[in-house]
Amino acid sequence: MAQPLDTVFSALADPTRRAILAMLLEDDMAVTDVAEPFKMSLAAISKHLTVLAEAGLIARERRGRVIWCKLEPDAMRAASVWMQGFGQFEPVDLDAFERFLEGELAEDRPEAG
Amino acid sequence: MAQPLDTVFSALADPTRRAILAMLLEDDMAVTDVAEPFKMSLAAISKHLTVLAEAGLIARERRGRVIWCKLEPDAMRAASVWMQGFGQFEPVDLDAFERFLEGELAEDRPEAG
DNA sequence: GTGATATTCAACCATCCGGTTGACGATCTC
DNA sequence: GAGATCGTCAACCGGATGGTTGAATATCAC
Repeated sequence: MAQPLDTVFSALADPTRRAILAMLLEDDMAVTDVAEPFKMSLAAISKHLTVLAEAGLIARERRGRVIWCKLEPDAMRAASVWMQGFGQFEPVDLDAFERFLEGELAEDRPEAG
Repeated sequence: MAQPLDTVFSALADPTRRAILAMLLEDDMAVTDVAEPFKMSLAAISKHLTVLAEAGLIARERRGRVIWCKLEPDAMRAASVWMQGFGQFEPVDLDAFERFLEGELAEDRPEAG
């Protein structure tokens, strides 16, 4: 598992991690706040964040005792390009994307559903 | 692992499977022919094809004793839309994509490199 | 310095994943 | 029907993955 596409796609394959990315789309967050909506332990979320960081999908920056996580959407570009090579997909419908995100969040964060 | 994005992204996370998809981009192929360029056993390739089929990324059709595999690029659309929601990526550069594919194939199919 | 907060580390566990091999079922050829 | 070919199935193996808990580290507040 060395090639960049491997790590990016495999990071995206987990619904918890996709939910985290969706949360970070709205704003940078501290690790504790990222973990709050999920049922699993903080340590588990910390591991997920490590996976996302190693894929380049997020950056973590320590400020005081808080570690801030922010999205690095550029890491998705190569993967996106790869996929688009397989079909000329229509331009993105952002409304559909938002509905989609809500669905993902609802499935993955029981408090919201 | 039930949500469609899970299966699609995790199918795409393996370089062998991405190489297979790239091969199928050129033409439909029999399982044996798909397996030919790889170093691993036919059974392993058969498993990879099952993963791709369960993700909806390919379809398999038996004709005589040969099973033909063909790309189903529509299965990538939801994943592509999801990713594009994270950044307004530039329109796809197909030349770059082809170079990319060649790189992937070279890395994954030693005979070609 | 003490104590609370934020995050990771380490060890552990169950399950999944990607590969192997050998046997099997199906189909074609003769 | 006999034998070869196509592909999958089943059992197995080692290593990765996703979760847990408890201890450790680092920082803040007092």
